Formats: sequence, C-alpha cells, structure tokens
Amino acid sequence: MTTRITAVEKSAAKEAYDAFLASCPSRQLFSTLTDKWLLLVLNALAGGARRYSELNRLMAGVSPKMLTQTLRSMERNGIVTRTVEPTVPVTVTYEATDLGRSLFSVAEQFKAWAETNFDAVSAAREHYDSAKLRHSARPTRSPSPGRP
Amino acid sequence: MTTRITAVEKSAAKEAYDAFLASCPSRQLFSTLTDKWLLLVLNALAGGARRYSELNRLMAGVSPKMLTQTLRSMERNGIVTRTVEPTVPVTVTYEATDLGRSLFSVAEQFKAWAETNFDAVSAAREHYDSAKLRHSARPTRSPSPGRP
DNA sequence: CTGTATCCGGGCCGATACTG
DNA sequence: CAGTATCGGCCCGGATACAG
Repeated sequence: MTTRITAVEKSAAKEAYDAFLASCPSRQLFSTLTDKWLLLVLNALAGGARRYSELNRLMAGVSPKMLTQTLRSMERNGIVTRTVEPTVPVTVTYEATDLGRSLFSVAEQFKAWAETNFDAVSAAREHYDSAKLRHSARPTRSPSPGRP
Repeated sequence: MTTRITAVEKSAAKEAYDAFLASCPSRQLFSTLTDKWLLLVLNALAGGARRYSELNRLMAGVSPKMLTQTLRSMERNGIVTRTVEPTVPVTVTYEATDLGRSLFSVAEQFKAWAETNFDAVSAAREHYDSAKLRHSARPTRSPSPGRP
C-alpha cells in the first residue's frame, strides 16, 4: 500500500508546465520571451545598467514605441527594474533583476550564434535556393535568374 | 597600391557581424531565430528525428501552414534536413543538422526557463498590475473623505 | 500522410507629432 | 531626456479546402 499515484496526479504535481502545449500558460511566456527586442535589450543590459537613450543608441533602428513597449513588458514580468532619478531633465535607468540576469546566458548565446554562424547559414541558403531553381526551372540548364 | 585598410574594411574583417545593428545581416538572422515555432521544433528534434505528423502532435496547436513554413525556413537555413521515403503514403522525416544541433542547448534552456520561472513571472505581473491600479485609481485612498 | 493554396482578421511595428 | 498618442500598412497566423 505504498504510494498510489495516478499518472494524472503525478504530471500535475511534478511536470506542471509544458511549453509544448498550446493550452499551457508557460507557452504564452515562451512566446513572450522569443521576442527579438527583448533578447536584444537583455544583451545590452548584460553589460550593466543602461539609460533609455543608451539603449536607443545601442539597438540601432528601434523605434521609441517598440523600445518602451518592450521595456514595460520586461518590467511587468520582473525581468528589469526601472529607476527614475529626479534630475532635470529626468534620468531613467534600466537594470536587470535577478530573474533577468538568469536569462543573460541564453540571450548572449543567441546573439553569438547568429553572428558566428551567419556565414554557414548564408551558404546553406544559396545552396538551397540554387537547388530549388534547378528543380523548378526545368527547360535548358541556363542559370537565368528568375525574380518574382 | 599598398594595403590601405579603412575602418570599414577592418571592421568587416574582424568584428564582422553585430546583431545590434539594424543594418547588419546577422540581425535579420537573429530575428528569424527568435521565432517560437522554430524554437519549439528544435526542442522536439532534440529528442531525435521526427516525422511531420509527430511534430504536429508534439507541438499542440500549430497549424499545418505554420509548421510547414517553419520547417521550410529551417531547411533553407541548413538547420534541419528533410528526407522523403517513397513509401505509400509518403513518409517525411525531419532531422537536425550539425548546425541545428549546435542550437539545441540554447533552445532547451529557453523552454526550461519558461517552464521553471513561470510562477516567478506570474507573481511579478500581479505585483506590477496591482501597483499600477493603486497608482491610476487615485480617487480617494481608503473608505474615507471624498472631499468635494 | 504530407503538404499547398487561399481567405482574411488582428496585431505588430515603424513613422510622426506632441508632452512633461 | 524619456516617453505617450495616433495612424496606417503589412505580415503573422488560424481556418479551411484541396491535391499528390
């Protein structure tokens, strides 16, 4: 008469969340995390606290709307803190929380991977595209660049 | 005609890519990598090669359109291979390439983080939301003087 | 089984103008 | 400096229906 735990009870007690399941709340969080702006901000904050304008400069091409929106979301999720110093004009500083810092590693790996493997991916793309061209453009084998 | 290396040439030779820059091609790759479906597929393939229908089952809630679209993109980028066995009906198997396998680690960390830290994020959200409520609903704080 | 094609609504996101 | 507000286009992405 030892423990009699059903499969259902077990999964509810131990596995809890599974991002594979669309119905699982962690899936939504998973979606939120897979945001390029969020990951970029995390990479920027890995170097220490930053001011709004610094982030704006670092992440070239981000609009104020997206930057603010991203930062607000991160603040709400407990990933960054927002500190306002009552100077004139005001100075706002963003810094990662402990929770946010626990994401630094993966965020940096992401960015590093993209930068170091770009050439390999680029080569794969060309290979794939040229193969597709040969396959679709059946006629004589003249590499005519078909541009839709 | 001695070597005259400009700053541009130098950065192109050494630092090469910087995903922070909107103009950098690695930034685009960074964006495509931060896709929830891609990361989910990677998590699924970390357990070995999978068939189309298996992926469809594992990733509950994905539409055939998104699944195919994601797999095509990954194939083009050299992250997965697509193998067709001429059985009846056809059997299609997807498997990660070496390049794709080098992403397993980060993909799994991502999923794991979302699942293990959901509770913490959830708590942070409630704290943030309640704080905002107190701040915005400033009428009279407490059942007292609603001075006209 | 493994997709492809099409429709179409929602929201993402950039651009711009304005405020404290 | 650090945002907020608003508009509008574009693309994401689900729901079919259908083909090889």
